[in-house]
Amino acid sequence: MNKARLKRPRKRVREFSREEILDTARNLFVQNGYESVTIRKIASEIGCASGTIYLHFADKAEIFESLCTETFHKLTTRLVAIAEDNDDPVECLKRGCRCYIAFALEHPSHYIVTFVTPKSGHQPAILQAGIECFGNLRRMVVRCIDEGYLRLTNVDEVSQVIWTSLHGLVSLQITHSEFPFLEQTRLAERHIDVLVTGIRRT
Amino acid sequence: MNKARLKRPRKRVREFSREEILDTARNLFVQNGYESVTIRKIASEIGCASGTIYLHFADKAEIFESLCTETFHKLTTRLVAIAEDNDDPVECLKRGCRCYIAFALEHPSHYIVTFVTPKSGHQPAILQAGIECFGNLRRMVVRCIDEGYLRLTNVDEVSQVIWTSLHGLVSLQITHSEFPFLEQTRLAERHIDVLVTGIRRT
Amino acid sequence: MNKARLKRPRKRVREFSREEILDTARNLFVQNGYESVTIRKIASEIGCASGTIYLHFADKAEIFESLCTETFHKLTTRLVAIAEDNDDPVECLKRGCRCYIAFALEHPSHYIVTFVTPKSGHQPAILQAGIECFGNLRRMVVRCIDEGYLRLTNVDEVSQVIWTSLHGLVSLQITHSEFPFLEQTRLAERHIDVLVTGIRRT
Amino acid sequence: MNKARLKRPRKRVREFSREEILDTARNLFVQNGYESVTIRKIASEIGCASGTIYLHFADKAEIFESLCTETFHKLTTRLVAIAEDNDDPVECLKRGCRCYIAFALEHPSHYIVTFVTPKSGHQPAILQAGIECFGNLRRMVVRCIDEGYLRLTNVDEVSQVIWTSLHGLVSLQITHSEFPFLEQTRLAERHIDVLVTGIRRT
DNA sequence: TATGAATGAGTCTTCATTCAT
DNA sequence: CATGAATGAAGACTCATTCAT
Repeated sequence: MNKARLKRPRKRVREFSREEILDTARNLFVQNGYESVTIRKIASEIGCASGTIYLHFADKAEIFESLCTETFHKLTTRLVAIAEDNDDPVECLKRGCRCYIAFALEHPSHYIVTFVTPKSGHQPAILQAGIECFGNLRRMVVRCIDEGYLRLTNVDEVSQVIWTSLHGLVSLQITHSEFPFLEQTRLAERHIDVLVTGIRRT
Repeated sequence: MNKARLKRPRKRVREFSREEILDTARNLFVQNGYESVTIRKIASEIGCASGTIYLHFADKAEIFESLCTETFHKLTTRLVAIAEDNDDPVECLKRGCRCYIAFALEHPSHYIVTFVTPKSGHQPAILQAGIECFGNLRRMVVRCIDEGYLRLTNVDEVSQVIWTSLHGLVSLQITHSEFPFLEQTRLAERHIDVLVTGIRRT
Repeated sequence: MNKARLKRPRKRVREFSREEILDTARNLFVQNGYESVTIRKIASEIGCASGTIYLHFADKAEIFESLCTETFHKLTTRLVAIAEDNDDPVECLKRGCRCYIAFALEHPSHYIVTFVTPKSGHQPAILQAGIECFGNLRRMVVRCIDEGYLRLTNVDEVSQVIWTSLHGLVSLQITHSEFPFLEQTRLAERHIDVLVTGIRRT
Repeated sequence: MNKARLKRPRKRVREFSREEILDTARNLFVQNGYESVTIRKIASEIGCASGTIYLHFADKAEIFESLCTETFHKLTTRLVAIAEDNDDPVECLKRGCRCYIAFALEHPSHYIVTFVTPKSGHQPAILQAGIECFGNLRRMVVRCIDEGYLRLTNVDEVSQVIWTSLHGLVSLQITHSEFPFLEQTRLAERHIDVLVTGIRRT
């Protein structure tokens, strides 16, 4: 009654898609971290009103979660193809590692948002997607163990060592490009070589 | 006239030192992360007024940066001690790795801010501290190679593989604690075991 | 060029009438109160777009005011019917009281807005409707006095006592439903009983 | 880190007391209703920053609740004195009614905020205070019934009829001062007369 | 006439920082 | 040097209203 909104003028800019918001948000999360990114920053970066964001996402967390699941799915797709191949198990695992590294370095923003950006309280859905993705690496390890190629026989030990190790390699290369890293392919191959040598039966 | 206001007496409790503030802030940052710690929480934890903090530090960032530099200095000190020990070089390297891991997991916020958080806004002093710390790991590798313990002979290859690998281990554990990681010590020991086995001469 | 956007086809569902909107809005206002009802809720309840509402009403206030006038018109109609009935005058007055109470409790939001809510912003039409409604109660009192049924003979005294009393009953029940009031019909009947006994000739 | 607040200039106005906020808030609630009053309006009315309000109250609801309990306590104090008097029970009840009316008309803002302003979901504390206050009226009725003065014997029926009736009288006089009410004392006395006559044994 | 995405002021609330005492 | 009330920008989110289609 006493709160009739002023009729203010509108300058409708254009339409904004979910994809556009995700792309912008991803970059901001990578550059500033989850906490420091605000809905307003995303909106002003895109050039829309902050309310517009809420037409596409329920809240800030949902944006982040969309980015994560999207990334996991992409990576999972690639890893599944390798995990299901009937190649030599150890070769398969090596290819899985290369694939993981390549994916991260080809999609640095996706990777950083999903695996590096700290955000307390991940949703179960994301955790699930992550575990599924990790599960493909794990399956490769299972085959190696089952077929007797490894000196280590605990699947989780081996797969967690490999995953965390690969993660360290790519995340530092992405976030600390100022560091004098060796040439990328050479470092990656050596990294995989050390890991595989470290787990393999001699 | 009608609003003669009691001038409340401000009771000075006692003096508060820079160190005291840092001690309290360190714990809070470790437990809650940078964004979640507020000046008021620090102040109330200490038992002083929030204004008091500003008598010792220009702002919140300065407190945090002090902690980072200080903490990395400690890590460097620890690594130096290990690096200069005349123990068996490989054993020395293992101890270096354990030390790195332990340090990171004991100071997760500091670790994350220094190595993971986007560089924007970092004081050069902090970056320098990080590099210096890598340098100590590298020295340990040098000794291993010099004394012929490794199958690999390129210092940078080996030290970058080790550093990135350790980084992956600790950073994932810190930022993705929701993931079902194996018990921490066991995973760390296996990680080091794999790395050392992977680089060592057989 | 690179952003050729699909022009989404807007599918016109059907036509929506002013009446249809009022019907839906009435229920929502009754159930939730003025402030809690949003244009979007009305629209989604009807199944139209929120913009559609504005083709029929200038704003939210206009919808509500339409409902108030409309509803008070109904009350007046009901009271007029009772006032013009040739029943026993005291019985007539009782029926008028019951009608007033029933109306208020069936349209709590409208009642509250018209009689309780601060007048700021009220359309004169609504105030007028309220007064007209009081007038009908007064006419019933007039008949009681004229035909000698009451111990009191001042029309305004009696009608103001009755009106304010009834108002108190219904407004408290509406705004303070958390209070442990007796069962509504019983309390209403007793209320009317006390009033009538209090004014009637013994 | 990247979110250091701008150091902006401050113009400290003065100190603001809890009382001052309550007084301002009470007026605003009376004029605009609970929902339409915002923390910002209160603050700007007082001349302080909106954050200042939060130094004294946890939120808007707490302000409202403070106003209510304050009023109930004042009224309770007065009613207790009368309820404990050993006067003739019916006379006592009449004095209780006069007291209630007088209180409301002497403190219209207090009364309106507490009894009229609609706010969904009253806190138990308020309900309790209200019941205690109502309880004093009720005690007066109990005495009348116990000593055989009334034709009605259900305590709650009688006391709820009286309370709601008195409430109607005062709330309409306060909120609808434009209505041509009879002279206040005369109307009040007649109101009480009708009620007491209506409940009394003949 | 209907659509529904976009707008942007407005809401509550938090919190780094200042400053009179 | 300490206090702590006050500041006010900023955050997430809501919603009445507009307008291109």
